[in-house]
Parts: sequence; C-alpha cells; structure tokens
Amino acid sequence: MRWTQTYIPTLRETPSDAELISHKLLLRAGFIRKLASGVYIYLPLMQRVIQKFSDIVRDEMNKSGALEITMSVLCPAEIWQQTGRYLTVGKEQMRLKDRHGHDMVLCGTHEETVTSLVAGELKSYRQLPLNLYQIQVKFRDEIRPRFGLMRGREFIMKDAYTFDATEDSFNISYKKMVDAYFAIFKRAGLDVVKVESDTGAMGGKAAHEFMMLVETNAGEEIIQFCNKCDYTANVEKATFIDKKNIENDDSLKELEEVDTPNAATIEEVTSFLKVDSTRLVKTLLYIADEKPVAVLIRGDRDVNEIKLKNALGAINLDMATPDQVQQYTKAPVGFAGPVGLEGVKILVDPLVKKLTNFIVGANKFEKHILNVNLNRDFKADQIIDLSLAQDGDGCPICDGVLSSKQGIEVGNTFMLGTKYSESLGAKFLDAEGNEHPIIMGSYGIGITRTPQSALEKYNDEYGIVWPKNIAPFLVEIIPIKFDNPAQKEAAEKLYNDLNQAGIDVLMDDRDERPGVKFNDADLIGIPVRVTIGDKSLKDGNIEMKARSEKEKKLIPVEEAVGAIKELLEKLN
RNA sequence: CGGGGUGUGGCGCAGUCCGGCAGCGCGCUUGCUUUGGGAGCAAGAUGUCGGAGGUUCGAAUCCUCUCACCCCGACCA
Repeated sequence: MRWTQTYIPTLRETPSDAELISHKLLLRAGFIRKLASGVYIYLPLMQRVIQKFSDIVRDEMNKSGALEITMSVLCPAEIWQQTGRYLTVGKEQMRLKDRHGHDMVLCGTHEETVTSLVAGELKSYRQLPLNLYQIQVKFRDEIRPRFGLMRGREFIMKDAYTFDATEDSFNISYKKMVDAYFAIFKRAGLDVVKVESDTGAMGGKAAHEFMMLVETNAGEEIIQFCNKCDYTANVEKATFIDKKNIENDDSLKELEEVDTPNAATIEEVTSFLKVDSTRLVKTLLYIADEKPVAVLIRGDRDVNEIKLKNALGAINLDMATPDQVQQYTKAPVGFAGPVGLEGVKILVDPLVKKLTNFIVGANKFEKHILNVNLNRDFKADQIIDLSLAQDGDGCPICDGVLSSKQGIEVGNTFMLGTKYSESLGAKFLDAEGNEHPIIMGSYGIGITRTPQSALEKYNDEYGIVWPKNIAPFLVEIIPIKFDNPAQKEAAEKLYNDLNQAGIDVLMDDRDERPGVKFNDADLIGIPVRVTIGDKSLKDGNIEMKARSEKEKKLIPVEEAVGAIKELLEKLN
C-alpha cells in the first residue's frame, strides 16, 4: 500500500478527550475516529489490525474444531424473556421496536440466539459435542463508555458456544477453548493470565477471565495472585484466609454507649476511641431490589459488592442514600449499627462472627456502642463471606499470601451448565433414550479491545510499537526524496519485491520532509522501517531498523528482502 | 443515575469574570525556496462561538432552558 493511496490521518496534537495512552495513540496515529460516545469508526489502519487479529482468532478456533457461523445482531425480545435476562440485563441492552411494535434487541451476546438455534436442530447425543462461533459486532449500552475501544457501546467480539452431552465431554470442550485462547494471545504477542471470575449476569457455574496485566490506570480489573501456588482470581471472586491476629476478650462485657463527637468514619472513630480498626464493625446499608439490607463487616475490611449481590440474588444493588440511612437507622450516615435496628435484613461477615466485645454505631448522632456481641445483642439473618480480598491476605488454597495487580480483560470463558438449554428447551436423547438438557459453555474474546490493550504495553515516547502479528503492515519504506530517480527506483523495486514475497508493506511516497515521514512512521508503529536515501544508497545500501530497537543496520540493496525477513523472524 | 468539568475553523487553545470589529498556534490551499528527524517566506480559504429562547442600542461574553462530550463513582453478558 502506498501512503498517498490510503488514508492515514495522523494528528500532531492529541485530541483532548482521550485519557489512556493507547486511546490517544489510536486517535493520533489515525486508526480510529469517534462518532458518538462509545461508538467508533475504524479507519484503514485499524481495519487491517482487526483483520490480522481476527485471522489469528479464526485460525485457532478452526484448529480447535469450532465452526464459524454468523448469527443475526437483531433478535426478538421473546427469547430473552424466556431466559429471564430481559430483566437481569436491563438497561445494558440496546432495545427497539420494529414497525409492528414488536420488542427487539440488538444483541450484546448470543446465548439466547444460539441456544434457540440448536434447540430446533440438535436432538441426539450423536450430534454432540458441537462448538459454534462467530466474529461479529456487539451492542451494549454501557452506563459509561470510556477509554476508546476498551469500553464501547458497539464493538467487535468473537463469541463461541459449546454444546456437550456429559460433564466429561464438556470439560474437554472447555479445555480446548482455554488452550486455544492461550495460543491466540501468544500469537498476538500478548502475555495473559487466566483468572477465576464471577459469572455475573451470564449465570452458570464457574467462569474464567483472560487478563493482560498492566501497570497503568487502564486496568479496570483487580486480580489477586498467590505468591506460592497458581491461585489467581479477579478480586470480585477472590476468597482468602484472614491472617490478622485479633485479640478477643475471654468474657463478654456489658454494653456501653459512648459519645463520639465529630467521629463518623472508621478512621475518625478509631483514632478518637484509640482502638484498632479490627475492633470496629461497620454497618453498611444497601438497597437490594428496593429492600434495605445491612451488611456488617470488620472495620478494616471492604465489602465485595459482587459477593453481596450474589448472596442476595439481587438484580439491583445500591448503597443507601443519606436520606435512606436516616430513615432506617434514625441517624445520619456514620452511626449505623445492628443493635435495635428494625425492618432491615442483617447480613454478617464471618470475620465479624469471630469478634467479641466489638464497637458499632448506636443509630444515634455522634454515639457508638462498645462491647457488642453477636446473638446476645442482635441476630444475624445470614452469615456469609462478603469481604473483599486485600493484599497480604492468606491464599485460600495454600499457605501463601495474596497480592494484587491490575488487568484488562481480553477474553472470558463461562461454564454455563444447563441454564440456557433448560429455559429454551435445548434437549437431546442419550443412548438409552432419556432426554437431557445440553451442557453449555460460552467463550468471548474482545476483537477491538485486545489490540488497544496491547498498546498500553507496546508504546514509547514516539508512538506505537505493534507486535508484528497484529501490526497493520510489517514493513514501512521511507524514501527520503521520492522524486529522486535513484531513490524512487530502489524504493519501487523493494516495494514490489516485498509484496511478491507476501510481506505487507507500506511505502511513504509522500512529498514530505524526511522528519515528517520518520515521525509518522514512529507514530503508527510499523515493526520494520526501511530508509532509502542518498547517504546509504550511494554505497548500494538501504537502512533497516526495527521499531522496537534503536540501532539501524545497513543492508546491500540486493539482500534487503532476506534481511527484512530475518529481522521479522526475531521480532515479537 | 449522582458528583465534577468542557463545548469558539480539521486539531490544540485564548477571549467569557468586567457585553463593543471573533483571535492565536498547528494543519489546509497556491507560489517560490528548501529537503536525513515535525522547513522558510509570501499570498489565501475555512466559524450558525453546541442549540433554542430572553435581556440589551449591541451578546462568544449576562439570564433561562436544552443538547453533546470528558473525568470520578455505580454497571460491565
């Protein structure tokens, strides 16, 4: 491709609405343009990147035995109502009515579609297992789209769905997908880790996420790692062993109400009363599907709202507003406590159960109660783990210690069980003639998110440094002066030779000053740059440089293609 | 949805407090010169100042309403 024949609108200045380096680079280097919040146009360079990554995904999926299909984006609301997700997914879903007034959905995922498909097709265990996938646009009306392609309202995803007759067979299908995922990300030049994750609105039995670890604020996910074993989990899912030494009294003491002036937060109360935060129990008020719930958690801990949501089976969960806190506790925020609290369901974290003579809010302005004890002074409706794992907590599996890192989710795998096959009637007959729901899995990879994620890592002060397998071009040729006959001839010849050799090449044939071309080349991040100018050409050489390295190398013109191939071999 | 912020030429911004010819840098067009890391000179084009209404002799600027976008939070199949 010639620069003057394509469309690469690079910008000298960064558009002001980008935050992440990867997002800024995609805009500046002319890969994407925004049409609306969370809605992007992919320009020629981005289109090529998407194509390259899709090819890798498609290749590995096909190798694993999956079959590519294309499902409709538009879907009748009816099947979403059948699985119950019309309610649980709620406003995340793009919805519309057709001209007849029928409710329709723009799919954000295709469990309903694919399951209703197979429900009419698969009748026998002989037809299983089956894996169907597609690479297609998805719609999710995110509350807050952000970070360019990282969280868009319209994006491209590879989604696969497996159908199995038995658990054993399913486990094989699941492992094939996990293996394919590692292969895909490796080929794309990315290191990923597989972590345990919550199943969210997907439902099902268990799930994993594939995370790219990053150090920037692009990491929207927190992952807990054990330093001894291979336990890795999204913090939403992570369990842990509390390692803090809590000194409990031997005997239960009398309740005592104390004044705590100007002390509402944990820090203020602990410093005022001169006690450790582990002696305090905070009472947090939530509204779960319009009903108030109090969560009791040790003062040094935070609530894992995902665990809470799951424990309650709630669709909507919000922290109570100050007005609601006043209404239920009869006190302003900061003084809630379980003693005498009425009309509110009380959930207690197990770590609180272990405490004696602890401190809680008194449900009165600027007052707390000392020496409170579970069962004696109040009752728990449910005792259940609701704590967020913290760095330094014990690993739930071995005697190691957890520490966290930030990650970007680039893929996920869900063990769906029979949730969808049961509600949509996808059943098969086994060898004995008995009917069973099909065991399902679903597997996603963010096709547009992944390349941007890669840029969080693969960039430097000058611009993008693409991993070669997802780079829009492998080689960029820069003739210093394209109107110089000798340079032009050498450039054209190399351009043709590389094309002949099947190497994607971009030639900057613009009548621009060299500095502009070099800067643009660095910005768009093509892995190998070849410079053709009088300096080296007079000795019969061209200059070759990897984008990721500083050194230039002089290569005789006639050996250029071989040398470029060799260099490409070595690059990530 | 709650909190904070921004809308002025393609991009980045000043001007708004205190109303008085709509500006700057980059980019773009043409010409000449230049040409190994974002050239110089000259000439030029491009604006419903997000939108609607109001106040005023006069509004980018003041008032009311509204829309879009960004950041923090909640959401994230």
